[in-house]
Order: sequence, then structure tokens, then C-alpha cells
Amino acid sequence: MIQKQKGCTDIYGKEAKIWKFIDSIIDMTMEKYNYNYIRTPIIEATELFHRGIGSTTDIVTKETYDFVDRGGRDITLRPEGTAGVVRSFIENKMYGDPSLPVKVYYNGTMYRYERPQSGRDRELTQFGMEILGSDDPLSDAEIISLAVNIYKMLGLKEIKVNINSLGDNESRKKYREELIKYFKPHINELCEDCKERLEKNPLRILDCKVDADKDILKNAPKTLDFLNEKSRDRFEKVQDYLDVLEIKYEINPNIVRGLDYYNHTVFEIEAKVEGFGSNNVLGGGGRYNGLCKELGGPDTPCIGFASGIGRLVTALELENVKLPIVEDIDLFLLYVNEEEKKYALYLAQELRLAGFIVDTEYNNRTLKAQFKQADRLNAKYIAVLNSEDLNNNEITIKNNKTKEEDIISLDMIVYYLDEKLNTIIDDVNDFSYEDHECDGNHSCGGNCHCHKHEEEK
RNA sequence: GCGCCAUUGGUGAAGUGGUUAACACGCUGGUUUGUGGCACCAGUAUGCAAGAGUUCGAUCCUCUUAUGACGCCCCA
Repeated sequence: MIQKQKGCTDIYGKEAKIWKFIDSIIDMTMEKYNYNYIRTPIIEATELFHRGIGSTTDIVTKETYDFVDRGGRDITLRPEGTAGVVRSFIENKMYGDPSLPVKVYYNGTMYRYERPQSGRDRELTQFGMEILGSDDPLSDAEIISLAVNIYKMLGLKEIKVNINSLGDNESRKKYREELIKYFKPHINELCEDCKERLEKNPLRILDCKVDADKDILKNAPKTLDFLNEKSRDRFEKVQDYLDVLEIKYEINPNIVRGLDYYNHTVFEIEAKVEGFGSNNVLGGGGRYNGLCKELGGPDTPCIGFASGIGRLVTALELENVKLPIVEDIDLFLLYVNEEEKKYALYLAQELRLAGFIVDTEYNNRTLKAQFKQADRLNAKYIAVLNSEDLNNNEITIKNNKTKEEDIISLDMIVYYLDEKLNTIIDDVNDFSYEDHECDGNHSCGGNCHCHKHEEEK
């Protein structure tokens, strides 16, 4: 059997509906904020990521899918979205647009060659947005609030926003030096990983799980103490604007982010629900004022955010958020003989084009089995086509929940269903997931209303 | 890249170095000449991730590979 590649996922069935719903919320919200959809290639020149993300970061040195194509070009599957967007911004001379800033969002697959684990796949889907061409703290606040609001629109409640400022490049550099100076005499008190980090990426020591409780970490110099006046004012302004937007946040000096291109505002949004693995960060972002110039474009201040959709789906599940997913169909047509089959085929088409969700039998099952099929597909109404009725220009339609039947004229079927289904929609609002059908394995813990469990009660 | 555990039918899974691999759900057919969901009866894995080895004999032991779960590094 040919299997899917390691760390990749097939998304189908109900889960696919959840993903599509999330996509629709993203599209809708982005539209309100006036961000335009941007679609850039999944393959980019390897150099883009080396120059953009930083050739010393792990994500570039050991986590990319690299290959040489038939023309001898060095290609990399994008590990994140920002570099490609900025490349496109430069290549298409969007910086010349008098209506700067350019506000864009993307939603697509990224690739990282890593060992899969909870909340981490090799192929991941991220959505994200960028504001290119504004240094106003208002854009920082807007990006953070937009991220939060998308989560809220989806129904997530247990989220936490952590923000920090790395300051401008001057502040950031100075801080890095101070941090190394501070930790060096205490190197033996640090864990093995942190000893490595000291030279490579000292900021990440602050985020270490092993050493987290040690005094040496608690007393370490904070990024915020090293901000110059301008950077500090800027950060305060961001907080000021977040307060205006009534976005709750915490200042967490340990948020440093992994990619080299960040400066000033950085932030992460984490899920606070029980049951999440160690990878509970839903999304993160920050300001990257130097990236555009680094990639050969004009010096353009930018800020962005990206979020993993897979983790988002997990968070929604763990929070038990009820999404308005349509899982039932309006009408299922049953038939036995060829004449009835043809009419089912015809009627299904007519009703589908009239706007109803209609399905019928595809495998010539017995009538009994067709009833079961209708139940499996959650048909609200069923109709057993009967040659005799059809010849009389009639059809019997049964409400599959109440079992009430009506014999109606074929000419009236659209009108009939329209009226009936509107009333059903009212019922759906009162529908509780407690009413789900038991899958037979009692995995529901007896909370359902299936026959077996009702008897037990 | 490192570590740890796992991989049995459509599904959830039990199980053993030795004839026919439990049980449940599901599915198919029948009891019921075209109106089911209940009940009863029958059927439903030539195979226990793949390959190699040990053995008289392996799904069960060993090794390799693949994949999955979780953790580390790192990160969304």
C-alpha cells in the first residue's frame, strides 16, 4: 500500500467541513478589515529563506525541504509565509502603490522537515496577514487584535496573548550582548541545551523549560530594560492602542520568536485549554522592519502574524466549540425498480437546482438498506418513489424524525419542502450535541440518546 | 537530528511459540411478495505494517525498514 508521506495528513469528512468553515471565517474577517488575499508559490528560491529568515536559524539549516530542479535551480518548499509575501511585494513593486500600506493575507500549506509530534506536522497549513509599509503602532495593535478576533469569531475563548518588544536593531543587539555577558559566568548552572544556546541564540535561554524556575533566569536582564527611549515609547503606544481595542494581553519578556527578522513588537497567542501537548502556541508574529531591505527592496516597515490551522482545529475540539457545520441533507430518495430509479435521478436534479440538498441510492441496495442509508446521511425527509403514486402524479414524503407522512402532488414538492425545511431550521437552533447517535462503541460514556443507553437509564 | 512506546478485519479491539485468530459494533442476506430502524438466524481476516532471521513450527522472539503517538532540539 502506498502511504501518505510522513507528517502529512489527509483531511476529509467532517474534519474537512471544519477546515472549510475556518477558511470562510478567515476570508470574511479579512475582508472586513480590508486585507486582500495573496497567493504566492509554494516553491521559492532557496536563497530567499536563507537571506530572509536567517541562515543560522534551525528552521533554515535543518528543517526545509530543499531540492535541485531539472534546470539545476536550488528550490525550497516554503517553511513559512512571510518571506514569499515580501518577495512578491518587492518583485511586483507594490511599494510604489500610493495607497500604502499594502494589507494582505494568505492561507496555505508550508513545509518543514521535522520529526512529527503533537501539533506539528511536516506539511502544515497556516493563514497569516501582513501590513507592508506602515510603522505606525496602530498597525501593530491592529494585527494583534485581528488575530484575536478571528479566534473569537470561531468561538475560541481560552486564549492568551503574550506580547513583548525586542526594540530596534540597536536595542536588540545591545541586549543580546548583555545577555551573553550575564549568563557566561553562570554557564554551569544551565542545562545542556542552554549551554548550546548561549552562543547560538542566547535569547532562547529565557524560554527554556528546564531552567525556567532557576533564579538565574528570573534575574536575567529583560529585553524591555534595554529598549532605547524611542523603542519604549513605541511599545507603550502599542499597548495603549490595544487597550483602546479592549484586547487583553500580558507582557512576557521571554517571548523572543525564532526567526531573525523580528524587531520591536513580537507576540504569541496560545491556547489555554487542558489537553494540548507542549505545542500550544496557536500563532505568533511581530514586526520585521529590516526584512524588505534585506531582500533587496526599499526599506519598508512591516508587521505580520501567522497561525497554524491544524492547531486551531485541535483547540476548537478541546474547547468543545460547536461550529455551525451542516451534516444533514434535506431529502433522500428511495426507489426499487428502473422506472422509479429514473424518476429519482430526474427529481434529484430538479430539487438540487431548486436549492435543496438531495441524495439518492447509488448501489441498488434493498429498500431496507436504503432506509438505513437515509438515516446514515441524516436525511431530514425521505421519499419512497412508488410507480403507482408517480402515475397518479403524487409522492409520499416522510419527515424522518417525526415519521409524519404527507401525500402531495408532484407539482407541489418544491413549495412543500421549502415550507417544511424552514420550520426545521428553527428546531436546529435548539439542537444539542447531547442528542447525537451513539457510535455503538459506548465511547460517548452513555451521554447519548441511543436505544441502548436509553434502556440503561 | 535524538529518545520512548506502538502497528491485529470496515470500526473498537482481545489473544497465543503449535489444529478452524475471541467478543462487540458495522455491513450483507433471510424470517417480513416494496416502507426500515426492534427481535431472531446466517454470512462477513488464507491473515495479525513490510522484509529478513531464530525455530520442527511465529501474529507472538530477534534485527532492519516504514508509518503512527508522545517528548527533546526547534517552532505555528
